[in-house]
Amino acid sequence: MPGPIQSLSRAAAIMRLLAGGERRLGLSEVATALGLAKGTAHGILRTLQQEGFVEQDPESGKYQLGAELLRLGQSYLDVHELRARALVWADDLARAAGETVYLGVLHQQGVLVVHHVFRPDDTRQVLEVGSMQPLHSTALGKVLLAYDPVARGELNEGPLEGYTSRTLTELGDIDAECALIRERGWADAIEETWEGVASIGALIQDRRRNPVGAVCISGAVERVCEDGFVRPSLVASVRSAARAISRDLGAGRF
Amino acid sequence: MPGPIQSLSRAAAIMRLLAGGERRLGLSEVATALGLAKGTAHGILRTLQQEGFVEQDPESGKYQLGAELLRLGQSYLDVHELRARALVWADDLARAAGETVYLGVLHQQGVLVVHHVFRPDDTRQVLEVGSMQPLHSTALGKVLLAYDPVARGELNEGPLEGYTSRTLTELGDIDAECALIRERGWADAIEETWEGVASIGALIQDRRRNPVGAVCISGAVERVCEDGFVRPSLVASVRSAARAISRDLGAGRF
DNA sequence: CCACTTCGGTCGACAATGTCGACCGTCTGT
DNA sequence: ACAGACGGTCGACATTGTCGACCGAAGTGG
Repeated sequence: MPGPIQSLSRAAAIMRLLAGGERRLGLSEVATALGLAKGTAHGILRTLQQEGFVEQDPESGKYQLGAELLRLGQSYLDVHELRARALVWADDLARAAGETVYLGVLHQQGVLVVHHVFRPDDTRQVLEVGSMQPLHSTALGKVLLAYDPVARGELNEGPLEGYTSRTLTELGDIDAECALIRERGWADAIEETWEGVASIGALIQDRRRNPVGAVCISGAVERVCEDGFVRPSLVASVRSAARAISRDLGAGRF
Repeated sequence: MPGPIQSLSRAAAIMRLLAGGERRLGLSEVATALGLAKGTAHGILRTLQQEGFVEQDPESGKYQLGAELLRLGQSYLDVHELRARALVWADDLARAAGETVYLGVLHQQGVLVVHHVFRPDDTRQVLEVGSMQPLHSTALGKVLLAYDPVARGELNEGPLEGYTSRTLTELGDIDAECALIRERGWADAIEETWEGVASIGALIQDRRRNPVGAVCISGAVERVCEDGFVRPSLVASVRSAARAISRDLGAGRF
């Protein structure tokens, strides 16, 4: 049966639709957005609701995502092997570098943040675990682009968004940058996504040298950079953390 | 069509199964655990994998939850109205009380933590957003039990687990406690789930006075309690935060 | 205050759809 | 080298989800 199960694919599309639009959606909106008959959409929504993946506002009748997704998302993190092994190294890196640390994996056309260590001694920050970062303008993303053919393939899907004046939006530029990244073994992104923010990232690979994710530090450009370049000492810290995590992953099995 | 969609329910069951077992599960394990034919289970797993809800370890062939769940779970939090309005109040409460703050909603047979503010000036803590707490032995849970008939109904489903010597495991005791909670307007739980931990919770309701969630503070029993009872000043802080959030929710709509 | 529209939801007929169990190649451990 | 278990595929069958018409309620504009 080499075909996806129709009702499941449709249910997934509905959930993604609900996740995308910021506000709640009505039954008819869902049905027309996906080109389904109302009855069909209702059947799927009813089941999703019953399972806790979708909730319905009892008075407006509109639908939104449900709590079970949060619970399952947490379970995903609990089982995540890369994340589990990286926890302590990420902590160390944050302390040594004095900056925010992110751990990300390739997911669809972006990098999914699976771990986030706050910058030590900093004021209030919001946890970004579960959020996505663009591939072509962040240290995490560029590392994956350079080493993971799948990630590079995702880039052909659509035009590249420019976030700041320093964002690379031409595929040729990106490929050149990737070659450089592979050569020196690390990536940086200086104000390519957010003004004032610079980041340095390095690859994490499993024992078979497959790319499985990336670590990066991220912080104010004034602290991370010096004379327009990222500080070599921070690069060394990130690379050593990435190596440590990779080694840990390799040892973990058998 | 008042019946759930079979394939969807089964897919949900598979995801819950994967979330429950700590380790990855093989196709046959999944199939037998749910009483499905291997072919059927495979079809569902294949679709879930394609949609990103499930991932497969390429060399062992075992399945685990997928990254898309984390992303959707995050989207759930983004849309969550109660959480959005409570963010700032929870922060204030944590600062005023000097303790950890949790915000929870009823989900299945427990309380789902939708927000978590670390105790100020404390050392490393793990974020518990997305995790579940029992209904009958935590301040969050007991508040919901006292005010939400649905929560109370869930209690009839199975026997109550005893975590410490102070856990209430008899339905009669629980109901008496709930009456007390309703009378005085707040709940506490002193070493009923974890030794050494005490918590104080209060109800959050929407503008129509429906219970929608609960806030609590939680901390070392030595700090939260005095002479065997929770400190009245902390109770006042929690209740005032709960009122503030409820008011905020009420104002939001119209 | 009443048509008129649009909403969420239900119903029943139809056939497309997912399900089942046998089967295949591979790997593992004996 | 064998036996068993693994993940995965295939095709027939009928169960199952789908569709479009229909319903009452709520909202809207005249």
